[in-house]
Amino acid sequence: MEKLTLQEEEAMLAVWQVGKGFIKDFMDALSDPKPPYTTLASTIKNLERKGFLKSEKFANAYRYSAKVKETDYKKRFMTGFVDNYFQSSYKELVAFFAKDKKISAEELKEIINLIENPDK
Amino acid sequence: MEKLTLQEEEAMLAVWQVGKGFIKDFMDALSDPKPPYTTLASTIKNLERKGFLKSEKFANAYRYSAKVKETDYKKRFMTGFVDNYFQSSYKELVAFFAKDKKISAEELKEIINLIENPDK
DNA sequence: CGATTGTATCGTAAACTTACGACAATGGCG
DNA sequence: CGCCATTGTCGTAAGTTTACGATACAATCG
Repeated sequence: MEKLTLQEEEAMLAVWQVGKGFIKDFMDALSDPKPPYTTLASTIKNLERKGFLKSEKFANAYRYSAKVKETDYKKRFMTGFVDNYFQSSYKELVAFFAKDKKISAEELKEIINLIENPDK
Repeated sequence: MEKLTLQEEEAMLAVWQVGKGFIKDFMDALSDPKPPYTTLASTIKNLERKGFLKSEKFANAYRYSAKVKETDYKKRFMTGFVDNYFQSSYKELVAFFAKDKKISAEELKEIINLIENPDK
C-alpha cells in the first residue's frame, strides 16, 4: 500500500465519509480551503491509480468509492508509527498520552471494562 | 511545522537516535536499504531548511542535531491523526487497539496505576 | 609541500505531485 | 434536433522531492 500525500489523504477522508459518490460529493465533504475542482479530480485519479479507490461508470460520470477500508489504513498507518516512535509498544503509546493528560484513568477503566465484558 | 516525506522522516529518526552527529553517523544508524550518501546529504539539507535540524561547523564538516524534539513531533503528529481518524478522541484510539488485541487489560491497568500513583 | 582521504556542497536531472485550461461526452429541455 | 448544463478527462505547466556526479575544502601522510 503506497503512502499518501497530504492532499490525497484529505481526499480519502472525504471518500470514507461520503461512501459512494461523484467528485462533486467529495468536494462538498471537504472543509475549507477546498482545492479547485480539477485538482481534486487529479487527486482522485491518482488515488485510483494507487489502488485506494474503485469506480463504476454512470453515463458520462464515474462514481467512486473506497477500495481500501479506513480501518485497514488506520491499522497499517498506526502500526508503522508505533514501530518507529514507540519501540513497537502500544503500551508505550498509551502511556505517552496518559502522561500528556490526553486520556484519563476513568476512560481507561471503561476500555478495560469493554475488554473484559465483551457484550453482544 | 512542515510535513515530512518518508525519506525525511527516516532521516529524522536516525538523527533522534544518534543525537549530535555528521552525515556519516546518521547513515550508519539507518537500516537497509540505506540511501546513497549524497541523497542522504540532500535530505539532511532539506531538513535543515525546513527547520528540523541545526548545524555547527567543525572545520570542513557540519555536525547536525535535531532542532525539533522527537516528543514534540510525535505529539503534533498524533494529534492530527487522532483528529482525523478518531473524531479527536484518544479514548476511541485506545479502544481501537484494544479491540484489535494490540493492548491488554493488564497493560491498561499498569498505566492507570501510573496515572494514579505518580511515583518519582 | 604534494598527494590522498574524508566529508559535504552545488548544480542539475529525473520522478512525482499539484494545479488547471481546454475540451469531450452525456442527458435534459424547449 | 439544437443548445446548454453537468461531469470528468487529457495534456501540460509549475513546484517539490529524490538522486547523484563533479567538485571543493580540510586534514593527514610521506
